[in-house]
Amino acid sequence: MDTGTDRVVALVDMDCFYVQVEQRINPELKAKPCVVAQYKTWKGGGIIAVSYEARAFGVTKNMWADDAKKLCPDLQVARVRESHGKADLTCYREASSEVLEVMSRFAVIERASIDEAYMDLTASVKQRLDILVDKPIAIEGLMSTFVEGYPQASEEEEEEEEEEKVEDATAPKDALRIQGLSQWMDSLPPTSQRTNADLQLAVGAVIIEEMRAAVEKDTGFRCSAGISHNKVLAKLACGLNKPNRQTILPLSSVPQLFNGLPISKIRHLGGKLGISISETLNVDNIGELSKFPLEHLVEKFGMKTGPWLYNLCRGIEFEPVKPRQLPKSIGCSKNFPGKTSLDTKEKVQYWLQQLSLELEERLTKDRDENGRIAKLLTVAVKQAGETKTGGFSRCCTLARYDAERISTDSLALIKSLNCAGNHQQAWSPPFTLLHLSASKFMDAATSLSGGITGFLKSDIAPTQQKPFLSSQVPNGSTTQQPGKRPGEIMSFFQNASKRTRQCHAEPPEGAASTELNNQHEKGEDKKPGEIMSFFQSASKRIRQGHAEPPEDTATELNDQHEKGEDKKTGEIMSFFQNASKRIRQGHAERPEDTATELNDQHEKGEDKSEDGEDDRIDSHSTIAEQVVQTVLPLKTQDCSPTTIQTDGSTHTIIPDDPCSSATSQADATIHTITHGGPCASSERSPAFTFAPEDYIRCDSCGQEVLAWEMPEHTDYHFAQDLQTSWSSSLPSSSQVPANISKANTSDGNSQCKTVQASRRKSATSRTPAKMKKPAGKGVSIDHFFKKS
DNA sequence: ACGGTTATAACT
DNA sequence: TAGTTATAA
Repeated sequence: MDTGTDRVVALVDMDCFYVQVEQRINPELKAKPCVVAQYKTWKGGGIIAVSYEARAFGVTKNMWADDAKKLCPDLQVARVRESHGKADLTCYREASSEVLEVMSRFAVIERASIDEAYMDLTASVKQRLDILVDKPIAIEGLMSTFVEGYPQASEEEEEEEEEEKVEDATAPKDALRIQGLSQWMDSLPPTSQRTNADLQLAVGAVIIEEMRAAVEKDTGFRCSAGISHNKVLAKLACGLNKPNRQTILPLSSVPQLFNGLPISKIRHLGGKLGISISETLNVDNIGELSKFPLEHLVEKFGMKTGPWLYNLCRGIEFEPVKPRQLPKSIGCSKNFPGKTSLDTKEKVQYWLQQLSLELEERLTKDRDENGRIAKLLTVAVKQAGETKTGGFSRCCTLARYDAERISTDSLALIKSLNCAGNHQQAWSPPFTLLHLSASKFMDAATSLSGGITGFLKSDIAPTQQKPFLSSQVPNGSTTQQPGKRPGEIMSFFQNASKRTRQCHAEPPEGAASTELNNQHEKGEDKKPGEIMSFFQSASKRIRQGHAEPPEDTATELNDQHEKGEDKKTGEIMSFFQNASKRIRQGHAERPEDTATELNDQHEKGEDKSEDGEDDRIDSHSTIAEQVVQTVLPLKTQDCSPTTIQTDGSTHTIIPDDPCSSATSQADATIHTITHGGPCASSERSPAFTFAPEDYIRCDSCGQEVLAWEMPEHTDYHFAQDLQTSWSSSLPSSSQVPANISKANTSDGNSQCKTVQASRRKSATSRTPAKMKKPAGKGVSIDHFFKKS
């Protein structure tokens, strides 16, 4: 029978992690009763971590700091930092990364939470046994290790165990530890018996001792650990001797331990399932579960849980340690309890903006550090009076890392929840929770090459393009994906360049004539080399390990552009090769072509949801966007909104929004020349008319664009997106956004337009947040393309 | 008014 | 399938 003892699995848990982080920042707090609390106004703030000294006073997590002070008057209270008006856990996440980094030197790890990680030590143990040859395992290598179930009480001692134990405190505890450890080690076979389960646990424990020592040395943080054959046992073991200790749990000690261990102590059984088990089977501890036949458990708890329980109560479990150091989603949320609930649209918008700002910051950092891009945005809310778990959530494609965009998309996703109606200032029922999160990460390089493939495709068959639907989220595997072969990337550039050249070669007569076109023509012909220079500067930054650029990114780019007139593509290639290498290493997975898949989906046709309302938003994700987001973690000056005239109505234009009906100069160009075209408003009188077959729908913004203008149009998306990636938008100062979307309507298919409209408006109040811009004339992307 | 997050199984 | 909800930590 498979008892799953072939693996060595450890769970490492940082001791009161947040407290340790605060103590490292402020050493005054060390060795004192100390808690970390967030917020202050309500009862002194809620406690989220408690030092062991404070626990001795009965202070616990989820207690109000004011109440804790009553139990422990000398309690030190560290506060969670706040930014964007909410608790900000950044420093704990960073500390967590430090720790995981160290742990990864010893084995593959699975990040279980901010302060916990599982490790599969099986391979490391085998390796160590090779080194160990025939030498015995030294007890000195296990100085903080307990062995659960040891020392084993002898027959005679069993009666008196009560009296003996209660006597002293700490000193004898270690004596007992050593006694148990020695006893167990004496029973181990020689290290030549490499496959012995307990021997492997012992070696695993030695490795974990070393690992924990390294963590403390390199980060200053202490932790506890459990070492056993599976995740459940490791987790259980970890909790047996905290803090700053580790515990081996041999399978042979499981029956004793489980006999009398409440079901709720087992991972996954701490909640309703655990209760339902004890009620259904009328049992109290896990050990008792072993009395039930498999069939019975399956009947009661299903095909998945039944067998799991059957094995589990025998100490057997097979859940693998998933190799994953990074979180699979990045999110932020804030509660608005009781009277603080959000009861006006302005409050909702304001807080969505705050959350969006944090999300953008974190996503951008994540992209820079981890080379991946989230593709799905989820917004969740809870309304006053709702049950604990009850909530509402909707999602859409996360097209760009842009706080403003995230914010407006989020609002669009939830605005149907406002019973007061969209035009009212009131919001009811009020929200008691807002949550934003980004997930479905795609590897940056894959995203890039996938986009390129799509780009190529559109190169060949530019018609037939349908707007990118929000529901069509790229289906990346949950982890990273391998990069494309450089050859493909190369061919992309060759094709793209060729096409760019061609298009600029002969624009049809009379097709372009506006101010915007003029302006465009003023600039030199865009050569592929110029686009390349963007990639070069970007790739350089990436190779350098870039953070934020100092500031004068624009200048830098210009310089580079000017002198790098004709750089070879070789350098660009090396960037992409680098990128794909980074991807490939460490992550093996999935071979299929995302772009193809996406295109297939396109062709499959429209939104499949047809019933009633659909809050989803068109994404308009472009290849260029993906490229930009992948390669350019840069920020630069923002652009001033521009204003153009379109048949009498004045539009304020957000320069970085290719979705707006009138956006950049490029878009404006299109706007003008497509007067009377398929996508022009019916009330406008055509200035030029072209046959319907002259138009292609822009995959990015959905507009019908004249075929020969498409390359330019695409380039402009690209350019705008570059800018978007540099400027990071949103006023952090503006208390209440002036950008209330009044444009809205209930007409079903104008969801995207509504969003656009509100975004357009909001640009008016847009102020430079992270990057100041010179007052007056904005620096448009053209700036980079032109020699001034 | 038990916060802010993250993960995963179940459900639809 | 993909998206939403429930549950757990």
